[in-house]
Amino acid sequence: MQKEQAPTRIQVKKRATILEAALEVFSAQGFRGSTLHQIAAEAGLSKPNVLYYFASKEAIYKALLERLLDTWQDPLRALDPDGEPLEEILSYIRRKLQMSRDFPRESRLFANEIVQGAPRIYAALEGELKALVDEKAAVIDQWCAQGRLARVHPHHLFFSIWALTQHYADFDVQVRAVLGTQEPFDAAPEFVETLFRRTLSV
Amino acid sequence: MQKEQAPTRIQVKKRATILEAALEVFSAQGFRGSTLHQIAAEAGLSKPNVLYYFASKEAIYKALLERLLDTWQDPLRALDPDGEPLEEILSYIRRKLQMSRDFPRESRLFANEIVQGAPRIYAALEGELKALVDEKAAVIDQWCAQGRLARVHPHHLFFSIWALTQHYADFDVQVRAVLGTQEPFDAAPEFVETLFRRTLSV
DNA sequence: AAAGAGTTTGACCATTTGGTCCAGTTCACG
DNA sequence: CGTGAACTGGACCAAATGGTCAAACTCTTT
Repeated sequence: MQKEQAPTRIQVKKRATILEAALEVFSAQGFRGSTLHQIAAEAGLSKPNVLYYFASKEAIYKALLERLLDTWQDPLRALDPDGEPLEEILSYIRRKLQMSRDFPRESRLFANEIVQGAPRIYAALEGELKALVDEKAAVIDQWCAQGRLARVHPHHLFFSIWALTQHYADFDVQVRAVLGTQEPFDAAPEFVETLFRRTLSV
Repeated sequence: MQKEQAPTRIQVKKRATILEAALEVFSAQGFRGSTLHQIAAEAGLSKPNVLYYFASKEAIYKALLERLLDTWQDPLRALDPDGEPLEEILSYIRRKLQMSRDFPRESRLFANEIVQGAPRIYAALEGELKALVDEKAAVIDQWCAQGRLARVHPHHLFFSIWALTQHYADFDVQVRAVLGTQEPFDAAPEFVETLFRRTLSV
């Protein structure tokens, strides 16, 4: 594969196929638990062919993580300091919950990585993510100070939002096992919204 | 190793040593990501010696899971139908949060297992756990009906408690990365308690 | 102190793993 | 259509993995 040239049609398509297969496999078993063989099989390619498009198992994983990290932070970036406080936060929560429903594999990929100590993503957490959260936490703090929101620790508020919304993706099996036949996302949105409304209303 | 005889002193001690080492390793890397070599090294034993006390890697993992599942459900079992509703739930939450602080490895062991689809523990979730949760959910429902608690979906209430409290153990690296120098457990108890107090107070 | 049970480990094994090589095939383009 | 670049996959490799075995060592009991 060349270095600086524009990628060919095939390269674009095959790399996407591989990343999709890798998401499927890595999100279900974590980095160490996944094998190139599984990824190749899932992608419908031979193992050497996969390694023709990516330098190594690690390179696939990192490419995935990188590509998704940004997307994952989008909802928080959209939190508008000039909007109506409670509505802004609730709409952030709604977006996060939707992502848990629509992209559970992505959520689980991160969950696996972080539960296992975030060995390959720690820098981004401490850098990018912390910066973004600090910025938005300041906004929340101001809203609280202005009496437009009940007083809360803004960082822990974010933790609670992440915990609650991602729980439905990351612990999906458990949620379903406990609920029985009930669909998790039938009641989840209303419950989560009510919880945070009560917590944040002045 | 004999089958029905009482275990010897050495057996008791070594099996405990191995389970402790296995908890350290499995909780950090999940089942597939962990190796017998790592567990043996952590336990300070040779690999064949580890396999003298447990039939296989899988047997160690299952023994661990089994031993811990019970402990993990204890706080919920302690929820008293005859107690004061809000106080009962808050004290359940406090206990869960303490477990996240004092036994993060145990929490991560379950997190790993469940994120990866709970292949070796699903029966217990659907059986034991569901039964216990259903029982306690009925209690909550009654409390709500009696107007002694704000109306909430009891199952989702439990999910939110698990999500929030276990987040501090399972996502510890991320929480610390985002908080910077702040200790997570300095503010967490008050935040969590406030959140649920506001959610559940009539 | 002798004997049998219980314990320990070095050497070994088959399989799986991430990764390489190279000969062959397909594709884009002048 | 021809040619060089891009692509593909069977055979291969060294290391790691879960697990076995038998010989040796230690402990308890009589």
